[in-house]
Amino acid sequence: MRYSEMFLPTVREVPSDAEVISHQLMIRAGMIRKLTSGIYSYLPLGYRVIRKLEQIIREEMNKAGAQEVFMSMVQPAELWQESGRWIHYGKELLRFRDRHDHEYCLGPTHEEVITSLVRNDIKTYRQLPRNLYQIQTKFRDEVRPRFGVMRCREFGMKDAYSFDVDEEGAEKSYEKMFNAYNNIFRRCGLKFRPVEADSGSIGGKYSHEFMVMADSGEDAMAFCEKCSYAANLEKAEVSSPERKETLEQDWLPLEEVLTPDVRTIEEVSGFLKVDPQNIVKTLIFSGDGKPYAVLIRGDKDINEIKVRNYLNIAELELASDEMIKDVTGAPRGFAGPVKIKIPVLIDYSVMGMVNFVTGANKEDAHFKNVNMGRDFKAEAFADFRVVTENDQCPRCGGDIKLARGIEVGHVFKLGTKYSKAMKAVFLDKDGQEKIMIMGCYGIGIGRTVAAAIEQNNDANGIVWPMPLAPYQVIITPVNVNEASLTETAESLYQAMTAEGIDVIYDDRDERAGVKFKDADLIGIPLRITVGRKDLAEGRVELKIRKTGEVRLCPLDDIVKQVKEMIRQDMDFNIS
RNA sequence: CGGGGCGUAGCGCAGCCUGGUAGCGCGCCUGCUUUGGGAGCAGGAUGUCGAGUGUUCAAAUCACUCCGCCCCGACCA
Repeated sequence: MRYSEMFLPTVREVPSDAEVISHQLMIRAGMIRKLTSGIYSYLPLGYRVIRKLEQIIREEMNKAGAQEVFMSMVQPAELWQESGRWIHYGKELLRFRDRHDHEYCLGPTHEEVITSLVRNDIKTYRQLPRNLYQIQTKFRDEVRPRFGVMRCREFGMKDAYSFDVDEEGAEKSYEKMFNAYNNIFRRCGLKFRPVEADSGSIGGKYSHEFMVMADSGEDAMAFCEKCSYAANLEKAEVSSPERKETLEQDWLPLEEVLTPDVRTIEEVSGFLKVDPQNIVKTLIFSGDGKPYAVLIRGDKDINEIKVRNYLNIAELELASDEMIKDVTGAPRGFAGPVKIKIPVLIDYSVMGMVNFVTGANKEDAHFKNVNMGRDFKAEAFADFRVVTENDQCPRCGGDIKLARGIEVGHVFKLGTKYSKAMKAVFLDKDGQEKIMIMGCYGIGIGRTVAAAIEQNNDANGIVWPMPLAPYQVIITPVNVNEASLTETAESLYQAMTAEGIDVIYDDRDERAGVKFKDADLIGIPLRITVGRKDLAEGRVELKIRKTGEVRLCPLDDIVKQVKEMIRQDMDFNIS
């Protein structure tokens, strides 16, 4: 492609509304433009990267035995009513009516559609297993779109769905996708890791998220330094402690103390001169409308997802002031487990604590020397805590470390959640009707591209890994008004194009500096500079974007060399 | 949904408080010079000042309403 003919509007200034580096660079490099909040247009350069990624995904999915389909983005309400998600999905599901007043939604995902497709045409175990995937635009009406293409409302996604006759088969399907995902992200040249994850509202038994390591990532994860354990912070387990009993002779008499307007752990700690480790925090939650108290050591944080999962309820939120007043008889800040009449869940961190401080369920009062067993019953002990750095690994006891990442892929074991609700059944060998076992597997396309930029950039712009690079080579004649330079550049361009290399020929009448800056910004891995001095000696300059390394190459060898370098960089990630 | 901020040329912003000629930088167009890391000089084009209503002789500026966008929080595959 000739640069002079391209629609490639690069921008020198950093756009004011772009927070993260990938967003800034995608706009500056002329990859994307915002249409409206959370909705973007991809320009030619951006779309080429998307296509490169999609190609890698297609290759690996096909290799894993999946088949590509293409399903509508517009979906009828009936299907969602059948699965039950018309009610449960919430406001992220964009709903609308057509001229006949029929209800529809824009698909945020396609479990309903694929299940309806499969149940109509798969009737016997002979037609199973199957794995179908598509690359489609999804729409989720995000509360707050942000970070450019990383968290937007309309986005490209590869979603695959597997259907199996039994658990064992489903396990295999899952495994295949897990491996395919590893291949995909490795081929993209990304530093990533699969982590155990909570399966959220899509449902299902367990799942892995594929996280691209990035400090700007929205997700936090915990991983073990010693073994391979890695989990989303939402899911990361705390190893259950040895059962510890406290000794009755250590218990001091319960004492009520006046604590006027002292509410938070810091305030209590400061006022009573007690370490947060000797205070027990009591949080009142509303779970599907009913109150629960959760106890945790003062210096720790509660992981609401663990509480929700433990109670097996749909919604959990901190209780309102009214509910707190109602169940504790006191305003917010003075709740405690003593004589409270609602279920009390206790985090492991409280185990073994003696003579601790809690709220007194009375305005401006706390208890000192509270002891479990005497002052309240110890029931429902479990892990309700957010993992912290240097906790012990639940698998091997090693040190837990925290890191941030961008979730680019997610593999789920769905089980029969949708097949059951929507009656996706088949006849087995014995003529018995059985429910299909499903799995679903997503990859965020735009997000993966953004993640790649987060990991591969420098002060001058993007540094594309070869497999994702929109173009592999850019040829830059230093001055297009010198015929010898343009003739050489032109013939190199022709030769490389003929060799199947993705190449930009920067034939613009611009100063060399401008072209260099643009080439760096848009991140082309290899740059060939055709200048007068080197050309006089029959050579051109080859600059490697990633390392900054510059080589002088004889003209008659450059195409071969470039081809070899590309081959190596396309291959280096494949094991 | 709660809190905060912004909306003026393609982009980034000033002007608004204290009402009266709409400005700066970058970009864009023309010409000359320049030509290995975002050139110099000269000339030029470009605005329903987010929309509406009101106050006023007069509104980018004051008031009210609406819309859009961004940030923090809550929420979340």
